[in-house]
Amino acid sequence: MDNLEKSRGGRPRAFDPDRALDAAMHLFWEHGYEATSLTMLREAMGLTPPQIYNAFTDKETLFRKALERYHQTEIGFALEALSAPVSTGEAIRRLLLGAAEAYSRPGKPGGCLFVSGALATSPQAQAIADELKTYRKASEAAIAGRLAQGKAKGDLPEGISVEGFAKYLAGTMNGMSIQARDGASVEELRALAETALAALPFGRQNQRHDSETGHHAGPFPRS
Amino acid sequence: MDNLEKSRGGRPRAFDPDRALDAAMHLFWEHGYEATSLTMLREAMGLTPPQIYNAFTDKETLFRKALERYHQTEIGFALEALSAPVSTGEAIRRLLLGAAEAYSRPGKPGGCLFVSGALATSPQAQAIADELKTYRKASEAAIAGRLAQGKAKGDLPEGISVEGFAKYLAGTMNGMSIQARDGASVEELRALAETALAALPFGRQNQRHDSETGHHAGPFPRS
DNA sequence: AATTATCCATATCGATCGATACGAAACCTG
DNA sequence: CAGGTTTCGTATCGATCGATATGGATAATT
Repeated sequence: MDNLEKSRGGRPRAFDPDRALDAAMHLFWEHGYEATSLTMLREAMGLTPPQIYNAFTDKETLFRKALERYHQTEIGFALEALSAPVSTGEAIRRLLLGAAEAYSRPGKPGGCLFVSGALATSPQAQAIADELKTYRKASEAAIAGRLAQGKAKGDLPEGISVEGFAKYLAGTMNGMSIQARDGASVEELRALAETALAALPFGRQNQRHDSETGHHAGPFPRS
Repeated sequence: MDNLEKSRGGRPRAFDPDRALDAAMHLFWEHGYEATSLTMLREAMGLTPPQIYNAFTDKETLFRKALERYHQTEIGFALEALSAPVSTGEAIRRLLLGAAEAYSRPGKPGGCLFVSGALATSPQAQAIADELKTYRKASEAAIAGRLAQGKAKGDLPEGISVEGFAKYLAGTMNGMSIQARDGASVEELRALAETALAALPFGRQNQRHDSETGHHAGPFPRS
């Protein structure tokens, strides 16, 4: 059984499934779904193939559980930013700056698992690619939801496209993920985020918190 | 020999290497380097394995030649935009709008091969991932070069970071590539590009050409 | 026509892929 | 302790991976 609940009799597991899943998640994050082999997983998780398959069914299920774990443990900043009781501009600002930090954490693979986990796949892994696309679309929808909420409250100018800005912001975060994978530092990603925020026709009056970030409030990077 | 020059005697090739390379390029574009198998290449190129290896050495060399071909045949808009005798703002505008079109061409895989060709790879393909990163860095450097040129001509405000804006623009294009892979239409990508342009503290006076694009000149998407 | 060089088609290579069969070992229940 | 259940470790499965050996076929060269 792949049941991870309390045992109903039988030999107990000799390993911690959560630790093993964590190791698998980081490996998938670094190398993507298909390029991560069972041999690599075996070594990183410290398990034998039957242990992996007994606990996680198969590679695809393991990856899906790794996605859930990533969502829960690595990108809490997103929901946090979008649900914070602040202005829309400040919420978006926290979202992008949170991404800058999350995509460049020391000791972690660069970028976002939802982007680099399976961008281009073989036909056999199309379902995985679709799953990640769904995660990305959900992120964009969450941003759109927050913008729509701000628009309803008069936080945004009338006549602007919520979907258009959501796509721009989601695209910016995706771009930050690529730049992070190419080695961009957290400072560079923050500068990128600040520049991106300058495109928004709202929230500029909320750009303070210099004391929090230790950086200038202006949207334009200075030499 | 993998020589593609004139034969020095011997049986002539029964296929067109350029057509075969084109088929391989589109396959790599769609599925990425590692997920594209020899079987898929064989079918798409209409060749037998020995034909492929005789003409292109091995899979890695074939991919590198596909990258060169992609650079030459699919993204000429970039160099064209950056070298056009126009203002810096207009050049950047042409760059982003060109990307919107190139990343969503009907009948072509979505996005940019330099982004989706090998974002996350196995350790064995690290050299390929590095090669693509080099291409992306070169694109960013080309943008930075154009911005520096504009700065020298007084086309840009003083005191801004050329590298910072180059990273923002390269990141925006990378993000557009992801959005294109997720099915964004050319109109949506154009809107994203226009929004991104609004972050720039220069070139806004050059936003005309409505008659060319058939769209509004304003940077903000409207509902 | 003879020689030389290259390419073609068939068949298949060793390595690695994801996944499993098998029987012994370890725990819970009665 | 006996029975039932689950996981353990070892060995290995068939399929697919990228790549090639071999020998006949087709051209330019001499």
